[in-house]
Amino acid sequence: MSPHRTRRRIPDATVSRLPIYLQILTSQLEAGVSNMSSEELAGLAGVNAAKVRKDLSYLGSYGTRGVGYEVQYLVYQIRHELGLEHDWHVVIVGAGNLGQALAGYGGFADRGYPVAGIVDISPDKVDTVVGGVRVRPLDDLQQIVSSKNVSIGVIATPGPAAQEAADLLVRAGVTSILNFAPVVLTVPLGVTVRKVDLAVELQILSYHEQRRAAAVSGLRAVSGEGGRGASA
Amino acid sequence: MSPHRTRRRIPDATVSRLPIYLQILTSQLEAGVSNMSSEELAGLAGVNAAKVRKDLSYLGSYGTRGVGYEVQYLVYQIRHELGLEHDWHVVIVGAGNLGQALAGYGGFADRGYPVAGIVDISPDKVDTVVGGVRVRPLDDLQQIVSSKNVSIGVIATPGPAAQEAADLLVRAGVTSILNFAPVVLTVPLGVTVRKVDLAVELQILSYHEQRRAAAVSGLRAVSGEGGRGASA
DNA sequence: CAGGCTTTGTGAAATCTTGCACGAGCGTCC
DNA sequence: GGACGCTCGTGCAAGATTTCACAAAGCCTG
Repeated sequence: MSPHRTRRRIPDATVSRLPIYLQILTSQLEAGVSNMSSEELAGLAGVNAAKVRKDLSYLGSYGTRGVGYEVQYLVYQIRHELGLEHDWHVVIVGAGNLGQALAGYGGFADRGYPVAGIVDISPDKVDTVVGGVRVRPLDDLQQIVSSKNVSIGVIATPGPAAQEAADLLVRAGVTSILNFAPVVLTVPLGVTVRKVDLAVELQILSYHEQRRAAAVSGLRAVSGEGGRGASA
Repeated sequence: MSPHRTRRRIPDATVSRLPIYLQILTSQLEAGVSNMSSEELAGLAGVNAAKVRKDLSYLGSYGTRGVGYEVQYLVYQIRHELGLEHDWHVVIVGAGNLGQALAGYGGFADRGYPVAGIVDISPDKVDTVVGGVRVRPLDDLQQIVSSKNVSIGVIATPGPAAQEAADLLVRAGVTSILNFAPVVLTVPLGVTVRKVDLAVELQILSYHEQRRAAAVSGLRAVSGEGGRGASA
């Protein structure tokens, strides 16, 4: 009935790597590369080649043995799988420091996530313009979401206001939330939340730093590295 | 010799949750809560109680059976484990939109990561002041790192400049990097990199959105949720 | 001070993820 | 058109993480 079968579920770990492959493939495509092996892609992504092949195999068998993958086609397939064939409007809640930076940051619209609106609770912020978008009152949230068919909300409020923002977003019909506030959100089943927390990232780095320091001033030799980093 | 043994290695997955527990415990402490069970903490963190207990058990046996954990002591222990007993100076590379937002964002200094300096390659940016810090030329990087004993670098440059920024940071002696640029960095062994990529996060959200859409317009019933979100 | 109630700490099972190893398929070159 | 070399796709083992389930331990009550 539909042109594409409902695919096998793709593991979370793979889903989180697909955007990285996509980014690399896209830039290679622009550089004129038309074909890549799993080995090459793996090198640029900083992962194991077998992992690349297994990841890509969840999309289907789009490689050619003895040759590799056609970059353009792979880009198309990954974009399809990630649902990037059309833009996704986002609405930003919170026009403080971070909200302004996000709105002003080209990275949203450029990458297929145009800012449908930005709202703030404070009358001081309302009607100021950031990144070419006028800040609107919180009450307009529902209207923005409905009219532009927004399904992704970005929370850029202070921590204490984040849960309320999430509730409002959910009530307005948003089903995916990107949360920059340092709090754990509670949302109904069926709503996906991802959290980006600067403090968490820094603290994870401190942990490794502290561990290195302990290792030096003490016993054990340093060997591998924890973290997620790519290494030469 | 040292007051604390070199501890058993803590699993990465646990390390990445400790900051979240810490954040919750700290806020509970401020709210006057002096004792918590794994169940309560798990509820607030949006995870399984057994996971909380196992995570905490890597720090040592700091709970009391039948009672729970003493919040204050646990906060102390987690902070100790994460190396948060002293501040960690950070240096920011790139004073564009994002770099400025980061420098202006109180969240750094407030949370024990004072900005030792911010550098930019462009003469236009140099000597402007953002977030109370004067932007300095790239050449000052080494000096900033050495004099303030900086071990954490933040890359807030455009993608194409990020690898070069990383190389400079490493050369200057930085051993942990928080990378906001949408590229995979290559660094020597012994340097930890963590990446925060807006586009990746959004694309993962799109994937789930797209999947929901496919499910509705098609066959399978929706059941659990992927993602990393907490649910009510 | 014994019994009951609660909650930790942790083996062991279940699940998810990674990496290896190798057969199978494709292009190329005699 | 057969042999060769390369690279994919994938079964399987190893490793990491999560979850279960329960004994051990602490508090409280009578």
